[in-house]
Amino acid sequence: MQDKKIRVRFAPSPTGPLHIGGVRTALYNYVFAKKHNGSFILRIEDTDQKRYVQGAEDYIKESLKWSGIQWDEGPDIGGNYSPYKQSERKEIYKKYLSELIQKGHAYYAFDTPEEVEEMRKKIESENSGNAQYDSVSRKYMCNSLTLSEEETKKRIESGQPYVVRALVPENIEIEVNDIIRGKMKVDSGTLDDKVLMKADGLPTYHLANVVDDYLMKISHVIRGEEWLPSTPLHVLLYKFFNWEEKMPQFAHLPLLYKPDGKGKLSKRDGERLGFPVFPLKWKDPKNGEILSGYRESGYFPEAFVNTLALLGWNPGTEKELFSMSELIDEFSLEKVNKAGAKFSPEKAKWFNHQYLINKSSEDVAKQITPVIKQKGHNIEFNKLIKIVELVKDRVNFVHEIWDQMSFFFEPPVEFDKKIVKKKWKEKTPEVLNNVINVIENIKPFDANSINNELESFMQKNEISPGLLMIGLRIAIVGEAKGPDIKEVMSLIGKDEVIKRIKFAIDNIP
RNA sequence: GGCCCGUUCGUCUAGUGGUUAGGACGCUGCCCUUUCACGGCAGUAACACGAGUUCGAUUCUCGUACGGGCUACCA
Repeated sequence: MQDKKIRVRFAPSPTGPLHIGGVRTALYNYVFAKKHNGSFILRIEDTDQKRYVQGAEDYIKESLKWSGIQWDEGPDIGGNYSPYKQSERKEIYKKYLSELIQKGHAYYAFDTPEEVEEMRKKIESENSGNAQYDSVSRKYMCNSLTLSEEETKKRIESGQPYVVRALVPENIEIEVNDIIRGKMKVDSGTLDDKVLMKADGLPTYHLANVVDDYLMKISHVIRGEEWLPSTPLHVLLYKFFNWEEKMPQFAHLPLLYKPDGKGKLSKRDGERLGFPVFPLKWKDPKNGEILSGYRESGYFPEAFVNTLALLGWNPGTEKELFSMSELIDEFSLEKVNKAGAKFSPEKAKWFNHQYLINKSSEDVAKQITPVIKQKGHNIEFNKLIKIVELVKDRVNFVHEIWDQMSFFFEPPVEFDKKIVKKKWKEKTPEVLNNVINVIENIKPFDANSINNELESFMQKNEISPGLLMIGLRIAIVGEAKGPDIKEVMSLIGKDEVIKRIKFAIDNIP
């Protein structure tokens, strides 16, 4: 393994938006490849025409890009193993399929879907074995094993629809070695004769992924746990082709579960529990249904990636914040957990908060600028940076900042009743009226001078801070929130402060 | 039903044949702040169960329970 070049693939099918479990799979593939100076390949598995969804492929690519996951080979950018879309590799699969048929590892089956269904129902009702097309039932179904050679040929030539199935041996032991889970042994008798090529002439996943992984020289197959049950079949296919030496190593990732209860995280959970299940917003082209995304919800891609990275993997230290390059440095498949992880929307928010407070105020100010313009305000950028500095660590998302800073731009028109009732005393208007003169003479109008002058005013007149400072806050902010009132005053400016104080005196009963 | 995988605080997890079983999110309290947050500190809470191996098992083995995945001419 060490002397071989590391090549991994992420192979989604464009049947809809990629959900966060898929992004995590891509992420683990990516960081694993980069750690070992290998290649990360994007391959589109679009062999099911019926389920093809317009726009899904672009969505997948955009999601990966937004997450900072760039592929080295794939559709659009190409590579040495083109094409990277399975629908364009039809002929390749046909060639390998006929090899399997020739070697006697696959066979033609003419049963209609209804006939197969009937067989299943019959076995189920009789309770006479596994309700599947396997080494037992194939003996009485309509296929090239039960038909004569001439009859088979005749049917194919006459254009009768058929599928090609794997001829799974009756009872051999198949061993699967998984990097995360260790050895797994399966009796081939419990497997069914999976369809390798559908009646439409396109291969199923099982054939296509084995052929492509071989041809694309994939060294490690890192995919979700839902593939574990079909891995013995894949191993069998490598054997059939005599590719055992080149067989990739497998690593099956634990699933992402829904936050409540159990079960695979699904698209409905997001809407039901109020958190995004998808990296980007998605609008269903058929019914117009809209699914929310992390990007549109205000998450930083770094925070999103960090959240996913730690669901199922942990380096064994107490570190929780990882940049992409740190993930690349520290990731290892051996440290991936076996058990599934419930997704926690709360923790995801916390991660975003961490990234937000670690960003420079300048950076955050840039991001909030459009919102300020949209609210109809203009502000000198340096001043905005100072405001952001005061409020950014109070929120989880950039879009929550406006709520924390609106009073810098818009004077209060109403005053929070609760705090007024509690803290707006009978003497407050008089005190505030007196302090206006003091404020007028503060020079320079910065937090420090304001503090000094107000302090001496309070001392001289024996006024408690509880009266003056809270009074000022009510007048200037309108409610019991916000950063240090002296800082607020200096940023709002002397004239505006006085204006607000007068307004409050006149308007608070 | 069959096959496969899994099980440490509510959640994400660390960890070891002998530990006060560690951290983080959440929650609660205190401090800071005469505001609200942020932050700091503290508290809360876990080895699914039963056997076996062992001087000793959360750790190893088996079984049970529970959970999950797969069981398509889908991936």
